[in-house]
This record gives sequence, structure tokens and C-alpha cells, in this order.
Amino acid sequence: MKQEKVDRRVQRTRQLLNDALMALIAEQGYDSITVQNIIDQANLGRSTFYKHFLSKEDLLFRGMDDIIHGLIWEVESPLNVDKSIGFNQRFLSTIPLFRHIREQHRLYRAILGGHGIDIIIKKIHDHLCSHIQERIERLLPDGHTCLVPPPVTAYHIAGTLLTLLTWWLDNNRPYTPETMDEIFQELVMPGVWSVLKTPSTQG
Amino acid sequence: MKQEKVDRRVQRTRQLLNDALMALIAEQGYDSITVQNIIDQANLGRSTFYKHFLSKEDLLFRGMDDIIHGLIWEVESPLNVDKSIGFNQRFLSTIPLFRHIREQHRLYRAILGGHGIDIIIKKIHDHLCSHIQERIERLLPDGHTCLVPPPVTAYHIAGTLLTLLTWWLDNNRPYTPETMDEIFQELVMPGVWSVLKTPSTQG
DNA sequence: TTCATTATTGAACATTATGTTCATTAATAA
DNA sequence: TTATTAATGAACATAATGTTCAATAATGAA
Repeated sequence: MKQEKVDRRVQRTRQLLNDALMALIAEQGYDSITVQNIIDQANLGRSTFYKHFLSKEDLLFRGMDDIIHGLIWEVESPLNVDKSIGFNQRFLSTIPLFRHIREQHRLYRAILGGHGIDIIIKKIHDHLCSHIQERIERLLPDGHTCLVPPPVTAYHIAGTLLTLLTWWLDNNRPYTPETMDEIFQELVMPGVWSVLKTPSTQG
Repeated sequence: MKQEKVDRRVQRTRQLLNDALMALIAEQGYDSITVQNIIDQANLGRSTFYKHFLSKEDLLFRGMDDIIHGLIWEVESPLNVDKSIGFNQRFLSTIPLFRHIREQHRLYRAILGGHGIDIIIKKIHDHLCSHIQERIERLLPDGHTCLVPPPVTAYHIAGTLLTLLTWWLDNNRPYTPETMDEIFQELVMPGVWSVLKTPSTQG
């Protein structure tokens, strides 16, 4: 039902600019990139760039949805969702996530690592947060109160995931995705179960 | 034993520039600050700025040691160090840390919050890391192997601390430092004890 | 194929911030 | 008091941003 017929040239130009940006990010990081670099890489005219985007930030923002959806999909993928999940079952497998990141580790290292891209990290964190919060709420019995409010717990889990990912990328991925998942389960989940199981009034 | 006699004018100028930067960071965040803003705020000439610093980054880098030492001191403070600490005692109280941050929350929010300053966050994380790693090693029996290597665990703890701090600052500090410490102990420490107590070969 | 429409091009331009230079003025230490 | 050193501010060079416009090329629809 799509009636948006975008001119072939427009599609091509946007694609070229987006690819150019991603290539440059993976190559030299984000901060030092200039509009000139981008149009050189894409081999397009200066005015063409500004016909389509306001700035390199604008190009980044509109392109990052692809990256983020690709990443979130790995967390949300049907294989990871178990509707009958309970307190003693696995809450979240991070194996697909680590595998996905490994496949494009140069790009993800530029985004998450050492001098990462703030705004994307924040967006990824936001998405992870709301997804994890949903999982927590789906899992809690009605009227159950926790020692720590679920939004804080979700924020914490998303944060630890990003921290482990960052460490992994900055240290050249010394462990397999499977091992990283084990580390996540052992290091993060005990505290999470602890605050989810324990109501404010100890019981 | 200090034989460095720095000209009064030099001290004054550097102090003014540093104060100006901190005030601007707390007021409008770091990214949008220009050298012009800084010298306007400090009420100094343009060439004076470049006599002392190479760029606003340079000014930030040389000034941030004060911030970082102020913060790290709260974690390392004698009250927090217990040489006889053992597996079942408190590993780290974060109360002084949250109190310290609360005192300068505008500055710290600009540094750690929403659009924080990457390079400082990284530096703080590095310092926390090595401090926490020392604590872990001081605490482990000789020859004890852990399920997760202590450097990873230290990296994780430092990350969670910064995550909780960031959440706290970005949400206008809804809880007391004491409550935040409780959250830290309940959410983070169970996993940490779990991986420290458990050797690679389960025992 | 034709042709009106729309996108790309590149050069020129205005603007803004950076970083340097230097002669003049002012503050400092001794 | 005085030699030394710092601050000043205006002028300048540089580099990146973002805009404009007339000429050219690609596109889609008939």
C-alpha cells in the first residue's frame, strides 16, 4: 500500500551518504568526520548533501534507526521471548546480541567503544530499557512490589549490558558470545532476582 | 619544598578560565561552549586564552583532575576502607559518593547526565576501575580463581555505579544517598559475590 | 522516443569559529 | 625603581559550515 514513489536518484544519493557515513565512522570514529569527508567518500556534490540533510548529525540521526532496530531485534527476537517465563527460568539470553555485534564489530566499536557516539548509545539504552521493563512487568505477579522500582532495575540491566558490550569491544572480544552471556547471567542476574523477588516489606 | 613560583597573574588567569569553563558546563553543557564564550565569561582577552591553553579540550583536560580527585577521594576515603573486610562484610559504601555528587549536582549532571562529557566519564570510570580492582584483589585468598576475571568484575562495578549515578542525576535525585546505596548493594553486589566466591571449577 | 519535471552539480559567497601575530600597555617581583 | 613578564586587542590566516543559483543530467510518464 506504499504510494511513496521516491525518485531513484534520491534513494541512491541518500544511500550513498549513509553508507559513506557508516564507513567513515567505522574507519575514523564519528567526531572528526566533516561534511566534506562525507561527500568526498560518497563522491557527491556539496549542495547535494544539504538538499537532503541539515548537518552530519541529521544524517546520523535519520540513519541510526537502522542500526538500532537491527540491534534491538536481536534482543526481541522470538527465540528470546518465553511467555511462560518465571522466576527460576532464564530472563534474557544475550547470546544473539553478542553474535550480532561481533558481525559488525568495527562499526559497533566506533559507536560504543572508547570515543563512542553519545547520542546513539543513549538511544540504544532507551530502547533496551523499555524492552527490559516490559519483560519485568510481564513477569511480576499482580500487585507484587519490589525492593527497587522496575524502571530502575531495567535502567540498570540495560546499563550493564552496554558496559559489558563496551568492555568486550574495547578489548578485542577475547571471549565468545556464549561466555559473555554466562558472565552476564552470573554477574548481573543474581542482583536482579534479588530485588524482584523481595518486596519492600521483606517477605 | 616547592620552588615553583608562578606569577600571580598567571595563577589568576588560569583560575578565571577554569572557573569560567565549569560555570558554563553547569549552565549549558560542554559541547556548545566556544572559546569565545569562555573568555567572555572570564572577561579575558582572546590571545590570553591561547597563551595558556591549546583549546577548550586542553583547558578541560587539565582542569578535570580536580573534579576526578574530588570524586575518587569519596570512594577511597579512610572511612570506606576496612582492611579486615571479608566475603560477608560490606565491600563498598557508596553513601559518601552520592552525597558528594549531590553537593555539586548541576556540574555532575552536565558531566555524567544526558549529554555528558565522554572523556571525563571515561576517566572517572578508569579511576573507579583500578580502585575497585585493588579492593577485589586485597580481598581474595591467595590462588583463588574466580568465575569471572577480577578486571571484568571491576569494570562492571564501576559501570553500574556510573549508571546508577547517571539515572539519579537525570531524574532529579528522587532518593537519598542512603537509599541509592541500598539499591546499589541489593542490585549489584549479589552478582559480584557470586562470581568472586565461585571458582572456575565450581566449588 | 519525447519531454516536462526534478535532482545533481560546482563554483561563488556569507558566516562563524579557530588559532596566530605583534606592538602596546599593565602588573609583578626583586 | 626597574627589568621582566603577562595581558591586551586588533588584524590576520585558515578551515568548516551552510546558502544560492544557473547549467547540466537523469528520471518517469505519455
